[in-house]
Amino acid sequence: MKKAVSTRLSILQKSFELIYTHGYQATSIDTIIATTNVTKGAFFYHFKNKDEMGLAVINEIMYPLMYADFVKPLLNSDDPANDIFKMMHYLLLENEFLLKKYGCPAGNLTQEMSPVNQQFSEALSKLTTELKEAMQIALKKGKDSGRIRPDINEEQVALFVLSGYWGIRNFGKLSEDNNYYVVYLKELKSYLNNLEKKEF
Amino acid sequence: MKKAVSTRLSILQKSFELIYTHGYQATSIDTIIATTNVTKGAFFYHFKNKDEMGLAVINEIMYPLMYADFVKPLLNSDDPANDIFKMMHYLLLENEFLLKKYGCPAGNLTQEMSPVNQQFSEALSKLTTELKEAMQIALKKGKDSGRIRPDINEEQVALFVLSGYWGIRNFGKLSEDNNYYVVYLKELKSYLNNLEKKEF
DNA sequence: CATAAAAGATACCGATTAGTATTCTTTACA
DNA sequence: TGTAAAGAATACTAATCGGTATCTTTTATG
Repeated sequence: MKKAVSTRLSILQKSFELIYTHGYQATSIDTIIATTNVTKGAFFYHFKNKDEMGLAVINEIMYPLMYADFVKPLLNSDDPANDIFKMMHYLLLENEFLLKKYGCPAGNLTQEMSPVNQQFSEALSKLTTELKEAMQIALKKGKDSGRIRPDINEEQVALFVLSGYWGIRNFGKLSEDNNYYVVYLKELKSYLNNLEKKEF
Repeated sequence: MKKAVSTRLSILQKSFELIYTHGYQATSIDTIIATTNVTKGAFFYHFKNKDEMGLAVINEIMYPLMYADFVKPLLNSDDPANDIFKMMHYLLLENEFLLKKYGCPAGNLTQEMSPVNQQFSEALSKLTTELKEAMQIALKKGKDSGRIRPDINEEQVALFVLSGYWGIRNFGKLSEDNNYYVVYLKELKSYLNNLEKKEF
């Protein structure tokens, strides 16, 4: 029961990378098994079809990754405006897996698959909602502690910030350099600053 | 020379709709010719391959549409904060062609094709840059007339707003109703308000 | 009207797609 | 250690893909 698990996981891991860089529909099963050295028999032993594998990528690879790297830190934040900015700065300019050229894995998959496949839509919605709610909780805590202005609406802000992130990742694809990201981050900083109480 | 032009145009028009609703790579030439009642011979008479057709869709359908509906109004705006909001409100809640489920045509195509095809990337970049610069010009005019705060950075704001739009269109795909759009627009209004001089 | 070019129709091609059927090998455990 | 089930390998299928070759029809112009 050890080898089998690692086979399954290597399929998911490699598929995640291929889907991220090439899109879901453009990633063929033949490509996956070729780049993982897994045979078709093994692939279809672990997944009854391609979509089941795609859903497993969301639930077993993308979700845990996002939870550990972003949801958890947000839930522990005492300085939301600053921590949100740091997170975005990290995602856009520092993270070495998320290449500018390829955008955001969750954003890409949402755009491609949510109109086509209801199950994908639900899985991605869960992922996204969790991140948004974590951000809302962080903002609420910031309100309670007095750092954040009491008149802001957490849900509005969370949605606004996450939308901006997905959008700028799309802009990023159009440029060779990081200039879009740098300009975006400046305005994000100004926007987030404005959420904080002046006396802070 | 009349029928031929209309054949070509009907290919482009139908392709645009199919690409918008199904994605570029998922739209096959066979599907296009089936839904347009154009034969393969006619298709390949007008376009030497699929990508040439795709580029024509961007340049001859999407670009003029965007220019007339958004660039031009922005260039004529004397009240940028208000006009940008109205434009977004129209795009998200009123326009009947842009269905929530399918996102933004330019955003979709950018996400799918810019990592894959340099020519697509350039054509889309031109489209996007033009819109962004129109917004910057409108904001600059607003600054000059005193409506807009002199300390804001037009490029930052334009990029921030357009990113938000692309992002929220992606969010929209995940929900059945318009709630995401409504929440987003509230925060956008507050953000845009903050760009205006207080005495106004 | 003749004719050449423009425009369109039809049949086909090799490659690739997701998925299946069948067989072989490894592993767990009595 | 024997055996059944888990896991993996191989060979195949029908459908679809973008594109081509070849042929027919329409249109513009002398």
